[in-house]
Amino acid sequence: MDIQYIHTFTMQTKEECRTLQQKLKAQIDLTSRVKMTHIHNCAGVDVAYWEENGISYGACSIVVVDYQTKNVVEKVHSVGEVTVPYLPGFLAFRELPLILEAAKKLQIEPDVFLFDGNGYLHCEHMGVATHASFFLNKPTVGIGKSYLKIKGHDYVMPEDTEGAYEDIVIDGEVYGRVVRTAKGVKPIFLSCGNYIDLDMSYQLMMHFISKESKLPIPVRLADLHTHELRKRYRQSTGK
DNA sequence: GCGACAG
DNA sequence: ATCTTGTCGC
Repeated sequence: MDIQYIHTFTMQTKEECRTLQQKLKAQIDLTSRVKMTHIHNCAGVDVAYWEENGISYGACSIVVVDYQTKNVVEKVHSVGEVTVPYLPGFLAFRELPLILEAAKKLQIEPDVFLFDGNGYLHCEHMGVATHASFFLNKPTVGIGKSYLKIKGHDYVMPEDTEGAYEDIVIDGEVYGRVVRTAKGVKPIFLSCGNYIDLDMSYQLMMHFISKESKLPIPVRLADLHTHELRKRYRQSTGK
């Protein structure tokens, strides 16, 4: 894939990061750029971390899954040192270098990217899924496993049935949706990344829910893949 | 000083 | 995110 990126890698201070977030935030467009019937495949993105000799490393996996058959049609990854620390609200700056490095290796151009992490559901509407869309230039969806509190607002717990959900509305604006993807498990936090609306994001996400996990298949597979990669690289990277 | 904190 | 065994429950 042709990836256009710039500033994300040169951000050093929190102020510079905030400035970039504001600039990109102004360009968010939650209108769907793709029709539901034109979606042929979907990519899942995840990153895993580990430490060796005091140095942090990360492995990113992108797994592309066919929409109809749910078979894996492509799988790429990237591995390397991670120098950016994790700061709540700035996850994108830590994960994007590896994510974009992996995305460049894709032969297929996925119709949509599903991220392990939030998108529009973020204090500045700039979670990793939204941030990434500006460089991938593709629709993205955010899927978080836990809630990052915004302006002190809590979410309403959806009822315990598959597919039940509650929208997360703050100051009259819909930030995202808490979804119970399976009965008897904790809900996930869905939100638009960019170039796609929340209802289509929900349809897409639920389409990829199977009995194996509360996470949609593409994200689940990327999650498993990063764990394999870590097992494979952690010993060999050291001396 | 204390609590909160996507991954 | 990651460090980690067994164990309670459907």
